[in-house]
Amino acid sequence: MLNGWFCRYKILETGARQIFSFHINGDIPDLQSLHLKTMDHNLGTLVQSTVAFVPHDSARNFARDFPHLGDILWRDTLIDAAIFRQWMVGMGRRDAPARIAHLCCEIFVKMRAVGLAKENSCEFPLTQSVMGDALGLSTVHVNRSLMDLRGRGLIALDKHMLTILKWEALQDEAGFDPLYLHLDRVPELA
Amino acid sequence: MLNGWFCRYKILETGARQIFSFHINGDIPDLQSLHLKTMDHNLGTLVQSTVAFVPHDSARNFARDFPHLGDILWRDTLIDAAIFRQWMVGMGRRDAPARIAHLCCEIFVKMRAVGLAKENSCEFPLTQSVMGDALGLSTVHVNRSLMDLRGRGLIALDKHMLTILKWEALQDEAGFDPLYLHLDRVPELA
DNA sequence: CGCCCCTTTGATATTAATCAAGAACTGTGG
DNA sequence: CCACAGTTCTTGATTAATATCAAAGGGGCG
Repeated sequence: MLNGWFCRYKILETGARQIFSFHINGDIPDLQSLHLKTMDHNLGTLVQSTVAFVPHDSARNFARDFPHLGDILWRDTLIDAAIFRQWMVGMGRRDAPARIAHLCCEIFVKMRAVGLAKENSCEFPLTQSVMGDALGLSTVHVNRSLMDLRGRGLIALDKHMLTILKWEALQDEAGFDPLYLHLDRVPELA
Repeated sequence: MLNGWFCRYKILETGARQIFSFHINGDIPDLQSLHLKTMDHNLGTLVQSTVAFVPHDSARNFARDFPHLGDILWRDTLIDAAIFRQWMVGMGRRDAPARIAHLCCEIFVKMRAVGLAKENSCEFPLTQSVMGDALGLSTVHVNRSLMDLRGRGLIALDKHMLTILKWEALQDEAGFDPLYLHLDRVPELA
């Protein structure tokens, strides 16, 4: 991905959608298909985006000719899996406000890590219905929980711009620990 | 893993546990630590088990000296991730009986694939509290939903032996499609 | 200007959690 | 072989979280 926002998702028999991850500049969301013959989910864009395609053969040869770089690609897919696990923790064991807070923390830290956040805010193009499908909540409940977080002054979210107002409190609410993102250095925030 | 049952899990601040996966004979549950410096979750046994350890250096050298085999290891971690995604679908978008049914389907198919199922039944050493922690449900609710599945004659579960009574109906209940397991051939069941 | 999507709000229904307690197992030591 | 201690399973009653249904405002865009 050169630029934009992607998500991975699956549509159920019932028509319900489950979103698994969001992807931003520099991510390689389709890496897993390198060694899996059949795609078991879909990729879609949230906003107009720019992508580059790498043929599987080239990527495989590349990974073999430069094993160290191949390992980095492998590592990238392992981090994806670590993020899935963290999302499972949210859906399995946290209530709605905490899940939303966690998503805000995660996206903000990722955006900051690639230099796409200024100060305490970053772009956040997810609609409430998209958030619901990612967190296992109904749109209405996302709205109410979001109101709650706003009401308590933890975040501001307006015109698809997220602003972190109380970083410590937000992390506490979310139970957020950036370890699972396996960043080399976690960006500091005042 | 040579023999036994493992699970991967994380304990939250609150003391709640989230289980991410179960592992049986032949699985390599710790493969992800090959390229991730810090372990972001735990591994534990469900029953007495036998394991073999492979030093990371050996595994890394092995993967480089035999790239085809290295790719198979990589692929294994990608299938793990696919299973995580499927569990996310369950926790995000399916009700309790469907989640339990799905877990039964998954475990049965995996057991069958490695020759550990006879006819329509296999070992199933999960307590109801373990199932709850894996599916994001309380123990009591697992019990009631399990009763429901039993009452409808879909499964039998006794003395930690699972028996599939109505395979078609169970899959329907679960919304189960084995594609995500990426098995070369899905074992047939009458 | 008008339409469509998104957000917000209220009312109600459903699912699942929690609390509590008794019954059925399992393994242990005598 | 039995008593008992600790789990695990089951059940009932109650509460809390979340979904669903319905409808009214906003905002951006052609």
